[in-house]
Amino acid sequence: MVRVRFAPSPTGYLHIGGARTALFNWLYARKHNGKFILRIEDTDKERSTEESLSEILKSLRWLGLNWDEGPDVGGPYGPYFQSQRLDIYLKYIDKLLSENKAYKCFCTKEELEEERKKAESEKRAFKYSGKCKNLTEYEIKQKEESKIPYTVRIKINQEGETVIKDKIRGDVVFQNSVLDDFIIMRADKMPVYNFVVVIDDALMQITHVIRGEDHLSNTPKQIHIYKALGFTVPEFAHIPLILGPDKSKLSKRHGETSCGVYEKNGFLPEAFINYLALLGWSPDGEKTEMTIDEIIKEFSLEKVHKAGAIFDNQKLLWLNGVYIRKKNINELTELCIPYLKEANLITDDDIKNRYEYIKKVIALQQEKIKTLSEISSLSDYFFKDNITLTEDAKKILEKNKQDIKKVIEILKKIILEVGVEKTKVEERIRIDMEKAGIKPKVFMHVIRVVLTGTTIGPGLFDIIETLGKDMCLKRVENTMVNDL
RNA sequence: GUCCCCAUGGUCAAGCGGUUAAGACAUCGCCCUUUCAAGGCGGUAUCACGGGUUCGAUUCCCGUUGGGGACGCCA
Repeated sequence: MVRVRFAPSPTGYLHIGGARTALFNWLYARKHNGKFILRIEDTDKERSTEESLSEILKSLRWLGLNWDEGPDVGGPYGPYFQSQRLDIYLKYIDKLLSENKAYKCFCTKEELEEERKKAESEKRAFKYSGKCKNLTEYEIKQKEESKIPYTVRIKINQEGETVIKDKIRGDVVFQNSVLDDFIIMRADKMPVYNFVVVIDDALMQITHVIRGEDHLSNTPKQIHIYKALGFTVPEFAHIPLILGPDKSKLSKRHGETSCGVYEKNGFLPEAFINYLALLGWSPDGEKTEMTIDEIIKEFSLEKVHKAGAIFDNQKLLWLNGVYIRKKNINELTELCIPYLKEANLITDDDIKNRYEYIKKVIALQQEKIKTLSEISSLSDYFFKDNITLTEDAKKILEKNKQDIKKVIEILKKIILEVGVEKTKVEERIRIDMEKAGIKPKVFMHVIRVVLTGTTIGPGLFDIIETLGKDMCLKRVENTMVNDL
């Protein structure tokens, strides 16, 4: 049974990189009918917050990455919060201590900092001197009685090498001599990440550890702990990092990295997932638009890339547009309404009373918006009483000054006579304008600007029909009063 | 500095010893067209470098260069 996990620490929102790590784990679980476990790594009490936790869970739910074990749902290997597992960790610390595989270290932070600086100035890698490894029982006892705080370090045999069996990278070999007796429990009795992650993964029966490449160099340390405790070492898969445009690890300075913000900005989860899945993985290089079921079906760690992948917002935007165009109009309307409301273009009453109108507007914009949020900036003239002209729109009026009056008088007359049904209006406008000697390009542009205040938008006759008789006439009147 | 990872167009990427080196985004033309999109057609653009191995290397090996990551009593 495949058991994989995603283990965020609740010290911020869900990062894009974290989301992809979660996604790959989830995909692997779903692909192999395994379990996807969510574990919260909240051992850093200073930085962990409730808000972060709920934000992360919210984003995971938005993405549809449901977990089989973890917060809310529980499971047979809980608790799934590390802060609730302290006694378990301490038990294993004691075990290592009693088996003489670890030892207490009384060195102070200052002493270590000194050594670290010295190593740096001598241009060599810092390694703990092992000073406390050979303390006598008496010395240890004495120091303990003097209440000198201590950390616990694991003993690392400097001989030989440690091999990581990585499903993506193959065998990665580290000489044990590069390791030192690293700390596994802090002076405040809190075990450190490299230790607890092993305990949890082992106890939770994790079979495959799928995580970012930045953890690759932690792995030999963790393997030593597995072995010291007699646990089975799981398989590893270190996925390439998501990079910013400058090819360094994607971070805040590259722009927005929070999933929550992508949601807020009007990205669809299925588009986001689709894009993320294709960063560092591709089934054949051919498919780009894939449903989640297809992705699950095709997913394999063997086809995951080794090199990092730059996050391309432009392509994500394009893909989001593809998904928006594919949405059925009822769903899209529901998705867009919050954005129209947010922009104060519609009220709750409008949603009740003018739902069909709203839907019609959204249908007209469907092929133009790349994010849900764009609906409001592109559609404001459908909802506002008074429109303002863009610079380009003013230019159009300026350019066709001598024809404006004629154009809108004809328009007014037609609307009053035949209404706004688009085929009828179009037919009459074309005929009457030709009679008046006004070219299509001129009257089309002028009418558009008069009705919408902008030079871009849906088909003109769709606009007329959707706006309706009253709105059209009102805007014609306003133009007559203001601009002529 | 040490250790580790990586290397096909601007970006995501197919390729796994013999190909005119796919496809997508972006970009640039053209078409469609009442604007903007969408769509259609076409173009520009890639195997980092140097050695091997081989009849033949983008592909295998070594090195160089370049990029990245990790070196915490953070996770």
